[in-house]
Amino acid sequence: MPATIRDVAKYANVGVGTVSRVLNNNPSVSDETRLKVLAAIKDLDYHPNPIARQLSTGRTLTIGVILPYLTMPSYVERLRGVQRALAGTEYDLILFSVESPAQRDAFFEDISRSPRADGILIISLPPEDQQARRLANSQVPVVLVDAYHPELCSVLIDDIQGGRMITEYLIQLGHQKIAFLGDYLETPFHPSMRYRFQGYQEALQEAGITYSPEYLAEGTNERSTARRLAKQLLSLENPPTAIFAGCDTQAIGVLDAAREMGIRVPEALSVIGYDGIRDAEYLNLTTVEQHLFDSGVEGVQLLLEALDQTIPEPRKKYIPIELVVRGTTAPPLA
Amino acid sequence: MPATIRDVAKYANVGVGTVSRVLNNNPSVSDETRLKVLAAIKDLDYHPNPIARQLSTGRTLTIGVILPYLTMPSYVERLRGVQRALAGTEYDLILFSVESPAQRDAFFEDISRSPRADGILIISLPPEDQQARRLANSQVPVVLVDAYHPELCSVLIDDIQGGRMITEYLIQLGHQKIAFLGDYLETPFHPSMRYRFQGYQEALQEAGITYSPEYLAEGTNERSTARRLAKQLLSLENPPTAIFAGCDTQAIGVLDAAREMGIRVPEALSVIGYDGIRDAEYLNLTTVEQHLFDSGVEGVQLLLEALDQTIPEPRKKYIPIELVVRGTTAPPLA
DNA sequence: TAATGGCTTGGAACCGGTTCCAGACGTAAC
DNA sequence: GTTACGTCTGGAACCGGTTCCAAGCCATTA
Repeated sequence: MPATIRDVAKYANVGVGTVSRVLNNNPSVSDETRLKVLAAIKDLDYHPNPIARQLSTGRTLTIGVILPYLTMPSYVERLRGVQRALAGTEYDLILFSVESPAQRDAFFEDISRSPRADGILIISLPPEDQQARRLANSQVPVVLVDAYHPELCSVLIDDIQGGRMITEYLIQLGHQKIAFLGDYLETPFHPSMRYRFQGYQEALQEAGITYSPEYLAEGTNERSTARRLAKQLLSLENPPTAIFAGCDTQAIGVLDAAREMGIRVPEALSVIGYDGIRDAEYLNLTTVEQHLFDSGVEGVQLLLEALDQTIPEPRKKYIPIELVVRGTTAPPLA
Repeated sequence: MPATIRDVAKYANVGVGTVSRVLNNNPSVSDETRLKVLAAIKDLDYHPNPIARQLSTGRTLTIGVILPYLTMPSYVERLRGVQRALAGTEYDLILFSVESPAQRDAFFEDISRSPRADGILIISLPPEDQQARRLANSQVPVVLVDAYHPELCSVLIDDIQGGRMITEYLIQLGHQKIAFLGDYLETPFHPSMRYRFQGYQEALQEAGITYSPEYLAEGTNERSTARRLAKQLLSLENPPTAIFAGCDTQAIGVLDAAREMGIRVPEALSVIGYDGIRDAEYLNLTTVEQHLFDSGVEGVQLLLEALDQTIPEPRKKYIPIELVVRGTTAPPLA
């Protein structure tokens, strides 16, 4: 049976308050007493029980992170940022991974009422209005990363602008036949794909290019699915000269398709991704870098600030995105 | 201020014990009383404080997972398995990510004495003898995944056999000049690379092939490093006809090097990886599949069993490995 | 000498649950 | 009518910390 603070107090012939003061570096303990207590702690191999401390202080020294199931490299990358930012602090990280909308809702419910964590970081899971309100009114501060709600702090990425940026760049290169290959746009989870698509459409419209529905390919976020969809796009009677892939993983699938079909990239087909995962660099893929790691770091920072304040106001922080031109884009063949 | 169990008791005109019994589905509560209590709980929007419950029951309903920094896809894949296996249980997952040997030691120290979690899962971080003893003697059950110590439960992978398997297969194809490209063998962290290398050496020896030190390339676990090292190997006066890469990421770097040097795979160079990460399938990479996801699942299962028993005995469970022959290996050119 | 105030200290009360013991009540058996 | 027993209930004690109040002690000051 591990020693308790009372055992230590008895052993050192002091009161429990004194032991507690020594543990918490309270200066109003005489050196003599402090040494006696420290010796007792050592003799008894005493280690304070964090649960008991949590109960009496009301702090859990834990940050809850809720994120979609760890399949996509981009989630992992954001999580790494969170992890790193938390490493220097006194907080531990408790991970809630969401595999379905129902589970997400359940977590949002639970979290907002049970003080399991001092703060909550929600990654890539935008809450609905009612949930957001609950979260905002709950005791624990909440920060969204890669998600937005007016009532909550968020670290966000302007996906509409990203979509425009890519499309404008392709148009500027001279492309007119630009396809969009992404996740299903109507997903209960995350609207970022919709935003990217919206940016794509806006840029087309501004350039006076008519949007053609046959240039839209939707599918699951997998390399193999993207490959299949890309083959369909490239087999059209009037195939696109550029494909805007909704994420880098899908762009890699597009590259697979092009290779298998003997279509040269970038000469005969420009391919552009979105995210800036590590593989993009190796594959020399043109992409929009959205600083995934940094978004995790910033999220933690916002949360730590919110933890300091008594009344956290809903702050927004944009992570800049940037177009990284590499080897998979070029002007179309004349 | 959230309602407490005493508020509920007062509101429902019952004792706190009764409320607690209702919360825990204790059958010895009359239906009438139960309904009264449930109504009070609803009226006050009461939710039990998990910390307080933890303190009085002694259970945290939390599993701690310690793993190296989330850079390698293989760690993430194991973590996903853990995550999934825990999803159906009442346990939450608290994540400790280790970035240095010193930090690893600190975690091992802390964990073995503070009851922060009901059980600990250690991934890919073999403890030293003294640490293992501490862990074994601590109150919390510990399971190692992808690591071994005689005194602890472990889910392990026979890396020596994996190394042999690969090498024997290459020899059987007719290769004699087989290089090994892996992490630094002398690492304070994880010996799996050493074991794979050992299997490689044993297989060579048994086939009567002299091991040549110039066919050993060590470097950090990064695709770009592997590419550089592979170029060096392939620029040797007498270059290898096959490269055994210590992990799939490194194998991908080898493929990069071959492509850049215009060396055809598998005709002029066989490349084989190790791990079975997802990309291996897409890249059509021959590899040793070690069922990373499953190892996480099995680890959790072992831990849950250990949590049930009062005296957990150190059990071992091997995850089978299997050679997956794909398109990057072939007999050498005559 | 008494009053004042600073420095230490002991320990009760508290955080919010669970558990267990004692007792109230009702019914059946003698 | 009393005993016995089962069912249900209240609440004190407990888990192991922190916090705060009261008080002891000593030196300084009036």
